[in-house]
Amino acid sequence: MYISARADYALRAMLAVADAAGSPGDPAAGGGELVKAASLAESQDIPLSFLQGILLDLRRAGLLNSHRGTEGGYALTRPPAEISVGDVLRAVGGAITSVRGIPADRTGYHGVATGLRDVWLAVDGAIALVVDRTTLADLLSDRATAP
Amino acid sequence: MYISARADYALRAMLAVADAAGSPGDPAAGGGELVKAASLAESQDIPLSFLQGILLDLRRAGLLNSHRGTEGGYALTRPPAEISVGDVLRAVGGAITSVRGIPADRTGYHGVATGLRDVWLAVDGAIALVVDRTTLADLLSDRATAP
DNA sequence: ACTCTTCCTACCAACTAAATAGGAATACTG
DNA sequence: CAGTATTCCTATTTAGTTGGTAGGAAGAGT
Repeated sequence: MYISARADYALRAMLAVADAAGSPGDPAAGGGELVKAASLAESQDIPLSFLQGILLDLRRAGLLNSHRGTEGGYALTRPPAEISVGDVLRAVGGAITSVRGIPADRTGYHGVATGLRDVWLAVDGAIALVVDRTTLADLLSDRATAP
Repeated sequence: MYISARADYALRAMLAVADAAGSPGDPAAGGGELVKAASLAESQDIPLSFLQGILLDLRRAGLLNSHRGTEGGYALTRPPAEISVGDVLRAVGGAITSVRGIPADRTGYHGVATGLRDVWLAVDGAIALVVDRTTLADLLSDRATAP
């Protein structure tokens, strides 16, 4: 599995939003506490203008709300416990398992290689099990217990 | 998980070698029945000169024996049941899970993103479970039962 | 009006993957 | 001992992706 810089940054940004919004105000999160892109970029060492494109993807995927203007910023659309790592990966990346750029379920093999497709589908399923089961809340609490 | 053309071709070539060597002569395989690169390239539609580089990798990884000359060719060093998909992937690819080119176990996160490393390690383990459990023999017999 | 911030588009540079070409080394054949 | 078929290896070209930058247009508050 290859995690691109885009996917890596997206996850770190989402975690930073969840953390910033959750710790001071209400722990249920939901839509308060707007976090500015600039502060996310600084706290996780992400180039600001690159990050803005990523935040846009996350918003279009329905994971973030945004607000412009002087007191603008970003907030999660759902509580961290209801956003999985897989949700974020799919928002920025597309398919999780791909063979030469083709999604695993669209591959076409012939002859002795016919069985390969099932291997990729099994891999895809195994990855999905991990990333869909792990939520942002899980990752934040891991940090609390083992700093 | 991204499967490169190199990895895809390597697997198809290995399957073709296993099949060509196993079907006519002894089903135990092992080292007889040399298969020429040209016939592998044709049966699986792989550019010949590109394939030759891949076969070289597989030989260096100890998965293939090669023989030069008029009656030369390639053969598996072990029976198909003892070669896993993971063996082949690692022979051509290096690490299975990587974050921006860095192997999963060498990633360094800080702050709220600390927990991400464990996610990638879990993914890596899940993938390994699938690809190390599936052997070339499994893939060939799948084909026999579902053509 | 003025300022701040998100939004959006276009672009550049570096890298990697994919494929090609051409030449050595090696082994069998007559 | 030539001659030929084949593996072996390296260098180069080509195309696509990725990571990153720049510059503004649109909206929101003061």
